[in-house]
Amino acid sequence: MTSAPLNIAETSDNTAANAHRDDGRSAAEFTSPGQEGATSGEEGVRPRKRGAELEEAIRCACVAELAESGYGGLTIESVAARAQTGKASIYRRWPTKQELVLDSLTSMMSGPVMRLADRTYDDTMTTRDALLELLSEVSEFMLGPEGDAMRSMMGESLRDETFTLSFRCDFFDPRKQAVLDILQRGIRRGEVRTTALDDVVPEMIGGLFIHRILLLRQRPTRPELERILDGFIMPAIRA
Amino acid sequence: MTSAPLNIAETSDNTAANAHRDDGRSAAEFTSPGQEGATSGEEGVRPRKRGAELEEAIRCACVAELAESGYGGLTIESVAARAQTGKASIYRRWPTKQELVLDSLTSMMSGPVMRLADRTYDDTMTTRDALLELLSEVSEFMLGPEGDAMRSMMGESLRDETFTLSFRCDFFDPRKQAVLDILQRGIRRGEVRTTALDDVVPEMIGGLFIHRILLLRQRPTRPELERILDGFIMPAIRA
DNA sequence: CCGATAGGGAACGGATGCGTTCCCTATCGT
DNA sequence: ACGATAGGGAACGCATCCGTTCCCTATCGG
Repeated sequence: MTSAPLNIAETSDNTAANAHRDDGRSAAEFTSPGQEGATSGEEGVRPRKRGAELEEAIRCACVAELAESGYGGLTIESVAARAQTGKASIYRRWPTKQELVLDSLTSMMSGPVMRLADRTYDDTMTTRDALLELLSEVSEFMLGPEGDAMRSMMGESLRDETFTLSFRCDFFDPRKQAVLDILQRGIRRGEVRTTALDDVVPEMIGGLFIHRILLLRQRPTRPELERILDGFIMPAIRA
Repeated sequence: MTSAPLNIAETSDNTAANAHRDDGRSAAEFTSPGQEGATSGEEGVRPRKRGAELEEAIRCACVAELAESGYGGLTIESVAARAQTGKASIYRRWPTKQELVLDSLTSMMSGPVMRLADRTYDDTMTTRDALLELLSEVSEFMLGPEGDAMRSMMGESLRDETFTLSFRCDFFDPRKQAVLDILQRGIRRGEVRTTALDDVVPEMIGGLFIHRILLLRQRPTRPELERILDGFIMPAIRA
């Protein structure tokens, strides 16, 4: 069945095969190496990525597609096009679309999250200011394409245990712990009452952000963050 | 490159079993009217729905499918199968999948939401108890299939303006207003400080619920709701 | 400079779902 | 009871996309 591995060969030997490619841009770049500066500008040459560099470009393209088109709208072809590679190179690394998406998200989240979880604050900083800084960083992260990607995956995680787990372990839990650490520190400093060390606090703060940023897409300004902190969060946890 | 064995419920896969399950069962029901009692029980006759009754069954099936399979996984065929009707009857009423989904969600949300927005509380009720009652009702709603359906749509609403608007107008805004009304009432009663009448309060409460119920799928017990109210929300808004 | 390796592009077979159409049948009005 | 209307089931054409395969070529190591 379909053992004949030819029929591409007959169109390949001629230069016309390259001539009718989709836009002709890359054809000009590759078939006339001495001309690329004149036809498409100085930046026309696209070095072919390999190895880890290519993998990173694919993961990055995957998150970007997720942010723009959502999980349902993401196709391997669109990721390949954005990463300027071919489908084959993707399938060589990830067996399915699902694994590609999960791996891209996980590697995306491990960076910023790690930074936040291991954050320490020197003794001159009040609990309020530590929270303010944490909130600023988190909101900055969530307003970027990564935030959109996360939002796109929230619905999907309902039906996929792996996603749900990854979300909790890689995103929610570290952030929750970061808030709890600040609370604990605040208790030691006498700024926070002991009964405020409760999962509800990080969940309330996190929920506010999910609501504001992910659902309403409003960027909280720093004065507004301060207003929220001073007006509602600090009164709720103060000693 | 992850080698983790994951099994992501891709928006299409395991619905295949439902897709062509229609061979035989319904045929038995319809082609042997004298036998239905023997083959599938006394209730074997399925009266053919028409008009408004059928429309409601389709909307209901649509929300249920949304809750189970998500927007990407929902197909007109699956809705038709669940509503025990045919695709043609659906397309006779809604031109596209999007309109069906939007209409189903809207009609689903208008019921409970209306009830909450117009809610009044008699004078014996404290602000705290009014909030408690509102929170109980909302959490009950969100824990049902409607909540799952909403969660499935959150990602999609990122890319569809109509969905976003419908969510805000039909769901978030009425709930926000219900909370604001209770706050306003609490200010009149002297239980709530005037500066607490702020969008942040309903957003914080709503966010907590989104986080807890929609993302973590934890059902808050009544004692826990009271703990949250007494421990954190009331301190944040008290006069 | 040259062979080995990995990347890019394009086609494929297959599956799935949309939206349509056709035909038969149940239900309703009269 | 009987015709008109609306519902149910199944196929169709069409499009998309998955995952694979093939061939050619850029890049790298020696």
